[in-house]
Amino acid sequence: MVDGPSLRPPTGESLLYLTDEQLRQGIEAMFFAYRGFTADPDRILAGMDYGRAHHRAVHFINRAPGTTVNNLLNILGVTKQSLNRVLRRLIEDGLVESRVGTQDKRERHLYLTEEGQQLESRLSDAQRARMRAAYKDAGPEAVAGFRQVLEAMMDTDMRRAYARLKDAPS
Amino acid sequence: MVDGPSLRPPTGESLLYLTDEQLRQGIEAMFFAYRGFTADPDRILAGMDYGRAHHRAVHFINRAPGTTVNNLLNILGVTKQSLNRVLRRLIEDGLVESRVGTQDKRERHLYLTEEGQQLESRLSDAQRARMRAAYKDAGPEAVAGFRQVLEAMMDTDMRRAYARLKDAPS
DNA sequence: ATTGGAATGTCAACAAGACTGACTTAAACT
DNA sequence: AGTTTAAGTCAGTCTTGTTGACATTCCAAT
Repeated sequence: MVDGPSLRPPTGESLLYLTDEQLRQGIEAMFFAYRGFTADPDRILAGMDYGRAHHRAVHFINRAPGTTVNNLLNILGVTKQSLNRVLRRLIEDGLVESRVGTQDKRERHLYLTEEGQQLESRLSDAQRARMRAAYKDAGPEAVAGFRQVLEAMMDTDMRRAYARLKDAPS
Repeated sequence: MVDGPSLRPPTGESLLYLTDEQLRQGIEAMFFAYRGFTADPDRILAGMDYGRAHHRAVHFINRAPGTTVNNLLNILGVTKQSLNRVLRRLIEDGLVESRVGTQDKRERHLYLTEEGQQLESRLSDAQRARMRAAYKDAGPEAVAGFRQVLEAMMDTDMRRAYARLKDAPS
């Protein structure tokens, strides 16, 4: 038998939350929670022929109207070929409008159409409802901690992207 | 112009955390954090020819040795056909052993081989390292809140599955 | 004791959505 | 004029999800 964590109890104040067992529970919590997190939008999207990729595109275009394709690419962390397939479909279906840049004509600026905004609303209403319920359940202090840990878990680039969006004009 | 949230400030104590804007930030935090959460294992898996699905299977088989295929199915929330492909591969490669049930011969009980345990260790070491860093950064109270919100975000079935695993013998 | 249904797992085929690599077009920069 | 950058396209691959069809095993009602 090898020394287990139980044989060397946390030194000083409570470091219990850093044991492998606690970390594993956090990992599993993250896994199960993410399933819940995406469940409601997924259900809505399943009906129409869209997937999670379309949701993500629509979300961030709504969040940053006029964003360029390249910008979106960086936020979503996928290849342009992959995004292009999704975007092409959304443009064909009239949910997204792509306008040639005025200053730099190579760029395409992306906007949601009226119909695109409607879909975005349906999706984010559903997602926010679950989030609101969870927040209400857990209370403001838990929410603050939740946000803190999530932010610490991000890659540096993503933390920057997240901060930029957070401070952006609504 | 329609009344926005800014025109009706939170009543009573701070309900700031329930505004649509705050909820949206939580949603985006979840999105970016999940990317970080899976990044390290994904990098390891990319080299060998495995994907996230293999990771999940290996994780939960390690967590509950002797589990049946059906059991695993419920935890992972995919179809048995989808899981089967992943499992077949892991068995062929000698990472997982599938034993016919002694009581009910329809069931297959799943175990990690020595080699399977090694992969599991590599993956969860990487994932735990990031989790540990985030936990350390945020501190014990934040971690408690983090866990609370995640749990509240799960579907009921998943919350049950999660609780069962949490209280299971190590 | 047999049979018919339910549970468990497997095989095959297909689709979404990610990837790489090679290439085009247009505009901007130097 | 030549190079770089932004966007888009075409082709092909891989993972991972899906359905449908099927085999095996168990169990319970006849």
